[in-house]
Amino acid sequence: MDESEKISREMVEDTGKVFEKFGLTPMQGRIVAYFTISDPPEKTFEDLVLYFKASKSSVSNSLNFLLSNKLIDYKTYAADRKRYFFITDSFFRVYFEKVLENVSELKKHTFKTVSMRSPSHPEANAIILKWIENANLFQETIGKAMAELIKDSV
Amino acid sequence: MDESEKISREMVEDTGKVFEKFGLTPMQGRIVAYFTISDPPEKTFEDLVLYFKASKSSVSNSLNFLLSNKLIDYKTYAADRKRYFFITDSFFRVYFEKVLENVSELKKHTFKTVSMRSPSHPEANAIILKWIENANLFQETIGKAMAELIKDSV
DNA sequence: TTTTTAGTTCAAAAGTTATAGAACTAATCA
DNA sequence: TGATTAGTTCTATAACTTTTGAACTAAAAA
Repeated sequence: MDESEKISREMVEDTGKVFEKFGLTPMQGRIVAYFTISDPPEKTFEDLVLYFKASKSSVSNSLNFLLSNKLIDYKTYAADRKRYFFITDSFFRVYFEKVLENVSELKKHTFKTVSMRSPSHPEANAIILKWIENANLFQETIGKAMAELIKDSV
Repeated sequence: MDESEKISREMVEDTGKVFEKFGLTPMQGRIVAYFTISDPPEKTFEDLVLYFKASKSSVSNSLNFLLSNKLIDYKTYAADRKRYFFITDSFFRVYFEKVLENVSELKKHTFKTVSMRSPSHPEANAIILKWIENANLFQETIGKAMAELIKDSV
């Protein structure tokens, strides 16, 4: 392993860890990170197993998770049984879609709790109402950003 | 345990689970959820240990995590050694601050990778550039929303 | 001064999640 | 047809996280 490979492997590990903060497992993160640096950018299942010296099941499950979340996609070439995987451009869209879902679920629960609170502690009720207000603000602004993404991609 | 307590305990569990999606542990989530429904809204360490029949260490660590992340705060009353905990209104601000931090870290790493990519696969480079564009968009829009929150809270 | 209160700290148990390994499958190839 | 390829699926294990339990501490009360 030469110096430049050592550096690129280190970058894959480092960037992979950042993806973990977005909810990916270490292996999923590593794979996505590898796709951002790999040249040529398309890699097969086998390429990944060999590059990471990881188990086939770990790579298989990671790829299927990433595929079902549209973080990666693949191409095939006639007379070649392998699938050639690559990253899509939708990482942030997919991530913020999930964030919006969570915000909306929390808002739903918060609505329910606030409706059941007695009026005897108005400061407490004001805090919960503030939460709902904030949730609305983020839903709106992120929603708008999302709409812009979709508009651009068409 | 009467029917209404059964219902409110169920709500605490359900809402607690939603907080887990925002990165809290089950006990942290339960505690925050309990604060959103509890009447009176201020609860002591002991209240929580008894209400959840949980270990003191679990409650202690959870409260300290929530305090250090400003998701809760506490009051004291003269001639009473206990601290009276309650939720703050900053849940979404704190959460989106962390999200912004993660986006900016990922952008930093992505900048580094894109600068090292060869020009031989322009489609791949375009995807990474799109990521950076998207990161910018979300940083801007969420940043604006955050500024509005801070403006309101003063 | 001793006891009680309101917690904290730390090691271990319990629970959870990620990865590995091995056996399997369905399609292709020789 | 039998062997190889490109994976998948299923258990087992390793690693990590969360919670517990028990011992501890610092301040206040008796």
